[in-house]
Amino acid sequence: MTDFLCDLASYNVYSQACPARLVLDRLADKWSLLLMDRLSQGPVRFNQLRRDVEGISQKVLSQSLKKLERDGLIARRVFATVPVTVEYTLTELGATLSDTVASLAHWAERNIDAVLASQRQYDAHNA
Amino acid sequence: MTDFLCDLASYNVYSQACPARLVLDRLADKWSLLLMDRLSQGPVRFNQLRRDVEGISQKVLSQSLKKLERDGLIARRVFATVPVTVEYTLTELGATLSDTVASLAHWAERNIDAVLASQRQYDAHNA
DNA sequence: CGGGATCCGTTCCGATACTG
DNA sequence: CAGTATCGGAACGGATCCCG
Repeated sequence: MTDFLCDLASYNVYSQACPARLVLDRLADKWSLLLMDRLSQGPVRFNQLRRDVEGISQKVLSQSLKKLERDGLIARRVFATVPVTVEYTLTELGATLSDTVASLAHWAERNIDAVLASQRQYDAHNA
Repeated sequence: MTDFLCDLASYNVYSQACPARLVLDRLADKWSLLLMDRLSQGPVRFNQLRRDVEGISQKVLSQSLKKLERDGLIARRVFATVPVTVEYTLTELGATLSDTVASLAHWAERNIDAVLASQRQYDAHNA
């Protein structure tokens, strides 16, 4: 068995200093993967993104986009229209990630039934 | 462009009712993916897991394992030794997920430098 | 060893109001 | 349109104590 998360000689497996964990910690929040997937379909503007990704608030969307931009995964472009237009797109780096995100989403689609069934069984057993 | 997250006819893209989002919301936390990856290397006991995955507290580890078990991704086996021994393993379902988790981790390893560089540039620009 | 129960600070997040 | 600022409640998470 190989260790996928941190095979570098200078780091302990799953140690907090492991660089891979830094990235995972960033991506593993409620919205990042969802936003990445939405942007993988093409450029989107702020309010459109807000409408598309149901349940995200304006504040959290703004914060999340800023983090993803800081990580170099998405790009923010401002057009000097009136009123101003802002467009978000995946960067090249972000595009390389979106394939993996998509496969995670695919897994979720394929196995949602099994997961829900397991939850029901678990809840029934632990009445 | 296809929509990977929720292509079912009866659900809106990225809607809160989309089953894929239910799964993603569950996996997208600080520890689940990390625990899944660690367990993909073989059975582990509670305290070993706690030591391996640096930074997780006993309480959060316990809660996280319970959720993953409820979702049918991991199995918990108790051995009537003294003191008691508890072993966690991936289920078959969980094993099918670990490949995707691993590819996400691989991406993180490959691109950590690019991400960190982007962060530095972003921070420098927004002094 | 493998947790559960409790207390408590911090952080998150939604709602609201305001701005260029 | 695309945000920022502020406030208050809720949820998270760590530390500690306890138990079979």
